[in-house]
Amino acid sequence: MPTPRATATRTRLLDAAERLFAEHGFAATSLRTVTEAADANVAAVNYHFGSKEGLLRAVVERAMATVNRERLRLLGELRAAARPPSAADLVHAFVATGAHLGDPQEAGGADLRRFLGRLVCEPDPAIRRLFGAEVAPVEGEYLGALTEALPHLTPAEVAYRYRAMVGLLALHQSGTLTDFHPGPPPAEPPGPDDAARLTTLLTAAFEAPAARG
Amino acid sequence: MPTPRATATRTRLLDAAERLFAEHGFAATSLRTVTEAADANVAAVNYHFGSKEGLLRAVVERAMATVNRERLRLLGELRAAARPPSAADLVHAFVATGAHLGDPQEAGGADLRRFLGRLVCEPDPAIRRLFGAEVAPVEGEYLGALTEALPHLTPAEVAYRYRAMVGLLALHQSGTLTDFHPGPPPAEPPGPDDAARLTTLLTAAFEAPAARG
DNA sequence: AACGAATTCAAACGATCGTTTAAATCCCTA
DNA sequence: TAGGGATTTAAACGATCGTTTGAATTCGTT
Repeated sequence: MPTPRATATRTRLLDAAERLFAEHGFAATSLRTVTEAADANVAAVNYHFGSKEGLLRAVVERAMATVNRERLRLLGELRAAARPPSAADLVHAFVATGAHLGDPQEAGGADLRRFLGRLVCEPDPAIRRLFGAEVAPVEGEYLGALTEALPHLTPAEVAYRYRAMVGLLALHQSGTLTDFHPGPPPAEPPGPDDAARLTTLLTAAFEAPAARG
Repeated sequence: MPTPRATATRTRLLDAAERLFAEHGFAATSLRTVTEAADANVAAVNYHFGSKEGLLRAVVERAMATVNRERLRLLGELRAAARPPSAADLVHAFVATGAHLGDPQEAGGADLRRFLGRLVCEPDPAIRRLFGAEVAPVEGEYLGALTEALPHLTPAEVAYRYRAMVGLLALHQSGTLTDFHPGPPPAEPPGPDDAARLTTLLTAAFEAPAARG
């Protein structure tokens, strides 16, 4: 049975790992950096999560649980409406969830977004497998809804554009789309809400006619 | 003066590094793995390139020189035509260069594409700085041409969508868009040329009206 | 108060990392 | 053919990595 103090340590480790993985990536973050930031012992990671990869798995599961719940909730709302959801509706629901994750309420909202954004681009097959398993359920739901909303596209075309949406949102979340040139941050703030820009762009991409084979 | 034998070693190191960086990423690839694959000594890297980062820099410069030359050449062709290039023309020139890099002629074409694709997603600020410096010149040219071709968009909007194009092409090159779920490769081959899918998608994205502020 | 499981801790393990050193080898030139 | 810079080599350096160990400590229960 986990003691209250133990779950507190677990949470501190998860928070610190989420932030540091988001900042430096998984491979480049050492366990000692994590445990130092979490004010815990190095061995605590292996005690609570078994290994470094176990820690990553726990961080991923916690993060994805949040976004999966919200995405399915929004999809349920859309489906409850009179007319079936349009591609624009679906894109907005999907993107807004990712772009506004824990917006101002939680302090670590930005960390969570950056972490998930980085996750999509991770090269390591083990990490990709981990991530793929977590997104599978909501992916199926949205793919189905999008295919119905876009009858002029083959399922393969819809799937390709869906993956493009996931990838682009990830780049948006990880800051790759805005902080393209490292160095001093851009003078002008995000402007007319980058999330809206992204939604517009992706909606147009989905509604485009199929590519000529 | 570099001896012929020395430049051969340099080339073998660059080839091996390009392939291994593409496969495992920069941080996760050890110098010993590279030198082993290149049939060279560990110290050869520091002798020829100064450091591991120096090796990366050399790989990036060699790779980007190829794509920059081709992209500027295609842009010159488009500008030599009677009418100014459309957004579709520009997107096609930009994407096709990245998607068909060293297509069948060179054996390492796939490595080069994957390497450049991974590069865009690299988190390390030092790597991003390195990459940013290499793409700057061609970026300016294409941004200017795209802004002229899309008078209904503000330069900031064009820039945002340009970065989306770069990012999406990178995901395409690194296989993130096609090998989304790790494991057995997809049964159906690339279909109607994924590069064409990407070009269609991006052209529609560029031509979309501006997002409502 | 005392037992015992849960949790934390300091310390060390073996492995691997990027880098450096100094000697050995290659190859062109005089 | 002898000399000398260019290149390669084997070996070691210090640092850091993820993980393990076994003892200390905490804390609810009897």
